[in-house]
Amino acid sequence: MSKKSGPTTLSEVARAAGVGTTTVSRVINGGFRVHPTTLARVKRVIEEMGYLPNHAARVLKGDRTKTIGIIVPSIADPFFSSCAEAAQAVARANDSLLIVTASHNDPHIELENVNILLSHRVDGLILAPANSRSQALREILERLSIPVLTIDRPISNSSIPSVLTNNFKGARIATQHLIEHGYKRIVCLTGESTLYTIQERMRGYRAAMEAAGLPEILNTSIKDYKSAEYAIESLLAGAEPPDAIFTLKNSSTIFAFEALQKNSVAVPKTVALLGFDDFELASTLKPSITVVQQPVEEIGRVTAEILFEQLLGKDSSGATMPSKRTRQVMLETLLIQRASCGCMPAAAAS
Amino acid sequence: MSKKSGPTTLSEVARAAGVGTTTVSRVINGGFRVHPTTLARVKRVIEEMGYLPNHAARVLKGDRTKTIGIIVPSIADPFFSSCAEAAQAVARANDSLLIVTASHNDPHIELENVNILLSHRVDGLILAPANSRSQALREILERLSIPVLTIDRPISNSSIPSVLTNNFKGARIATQHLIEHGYKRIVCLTGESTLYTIQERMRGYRAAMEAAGLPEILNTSIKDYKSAEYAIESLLAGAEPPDAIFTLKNSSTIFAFEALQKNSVAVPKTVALLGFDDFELASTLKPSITVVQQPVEEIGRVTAEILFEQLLGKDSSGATMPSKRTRQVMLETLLIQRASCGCMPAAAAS
DNA sequence: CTGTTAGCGCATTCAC
DNA sequence: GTGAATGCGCTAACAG
Repeated sequence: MSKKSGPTTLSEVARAAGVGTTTVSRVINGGFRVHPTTLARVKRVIEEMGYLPNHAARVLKGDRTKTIGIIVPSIADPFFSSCAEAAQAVARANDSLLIVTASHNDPHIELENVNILLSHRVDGLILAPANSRSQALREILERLSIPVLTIDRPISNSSIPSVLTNNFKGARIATQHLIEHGYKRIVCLTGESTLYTIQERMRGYRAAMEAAGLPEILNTSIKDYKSAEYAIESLLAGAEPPDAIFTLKNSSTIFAFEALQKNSVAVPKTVALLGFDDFELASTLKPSITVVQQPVEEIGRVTAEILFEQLLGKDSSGATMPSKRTRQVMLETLLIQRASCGCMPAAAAS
Repeated sequence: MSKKSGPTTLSEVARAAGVGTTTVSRVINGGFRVHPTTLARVKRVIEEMGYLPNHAARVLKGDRTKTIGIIVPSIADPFFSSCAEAAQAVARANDSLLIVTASHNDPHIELENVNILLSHRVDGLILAPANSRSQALREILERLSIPVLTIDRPISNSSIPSVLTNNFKGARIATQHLIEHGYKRIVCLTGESTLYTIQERMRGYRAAMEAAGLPEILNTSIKDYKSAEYAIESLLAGAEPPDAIFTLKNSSTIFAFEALQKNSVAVPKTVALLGFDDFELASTLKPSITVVQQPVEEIGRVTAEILFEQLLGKDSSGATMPSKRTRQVMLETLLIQRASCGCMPAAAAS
């Protein structure tokens, strides 16, 4: 038991090693300008006492905190946790700690998290805004003196850079693919149509349908399995039942798949299915599900990389390097053709 | 642009509001013992200047950091990210921030993360040790003066409390279930047999098989789809092919399912399948997969709750409350009976 | 109710 | 090569 209480401090180490605090400081910062003998001794004492520098004290000295923050809707969401993992890898490579918090898409919690992270004096901030159109959030973020990047969703009317999936194009290509298969009545099941990403995907669907002169059939009611089942049964019982379904998010895809399965609808024979966003067992299901795949890890990685570029660019001068910094990065999707759309007819038993 | 540089400080607020620093400090800490008029004015100034307390300075004063750390193998792993999410909710409720880091099951990275979190002076630490038997880690953790809890895996020979799934019992019950179905040649596909959890599950399988006088058939070679396919094809081609497969982890379950599917093996008719650990589409697959379900969120929640109990118990006295603190929490599993084991024969087409 | 002051642990001048 | 002194932003005594 040490006399005081908590963790060992630098000056305790200094005293124990019979040197000044400066020397210890030098040792833990690389050991330059320290006599080899002294260095070894101090290192040994540090080891023995289990000394670890107090991060707070370093931060207080005014330098960078070597900490960045990311706010995502949920830690448990595979999309965002993969983004976060990729971002964390970049942070590690830049000798920084990534702090992940969850907003649950609630602007109130989101703001709370922003403030917590700012209190921790993060060097930079990444977030997936709960509401792309919130001008309140926009103002707050634009006032910040640290680099801020948006991920997955932009902030309207702002100069805040963002890294996005090209949702519009991905959805358009997917819809076109369905059209090329010859489907005429292609229903779009959105689910949660307030999100930016979903709206972009809707635009993509509309653009493709309009270009092909086909009727746009949208259903925004999908919220859970029950609503999906109801929607699909209604559509199938209608006068002009759909011959293909395009779902705009993972959960909708799965709900639709289950509803189709429950009603013994042959996929893709009677109704084809194509979903936006890939998921782990999409290729294992029978039939395997054709999807629009997002470059998940890349999103997280690229975002973090840009953030650190900005951090390094700023250097000592407070100038934010008014250079040709990218304001928007659009990452392309990939259409993964599996059986549910009608490709691979051999495997498409159901 | 303010004169200096970075964020507003408390004393700047004090000056702007024409009060002392103490008053501002009181205001941001609840506003007690402050005249209502003053309170309102200071609050307004804080708002106007966008002041946020510097967390580092507070930490330096020596109080709690209101920060806890958790080290998991991967942020992107559904099991651990759900744990983390649950733990974060508890942390939030206790006005604390949870910092999540990933060890990738590498003891080296794990130790690095421990040190980073200790540098940040977390109030408590939760971790899923990469190696349960590491005595080096045990010594380090036992030396710590903050509460430490282990999650999912214990630390051997230590008094460090842990919150675990009852892997042994879960596996035993699952195996018994298979036995009750009448299967005689039940193969156990482990995958990655060095982990504590897997070994416990193996023990459970063995215990049940031994009690039933059935032959224990273990295969620890499953690492990816290829190895699973090879293993299963070999087993099926053997003299005494299995009539049931018990997989000890998620990926093994899925690989086995795919291999079975690929070989057109009727499940459960020809070979039954039961997996340890539930996964999102287990009930959607055909046949739906019977699994041993772990109380994922509960694990994260309970762990964090115990941690905060200890934090609150310690209070001012440095005594770690030598009371009847639980040393080990064992959470029970649930056998989710679906079609792949032979239950629900009607639905078990394949 | 309010202001003054000291000091938390560290990096950093500036001397030696 | 090394050490003594200063101050980062904040809270917690102590006065008033």
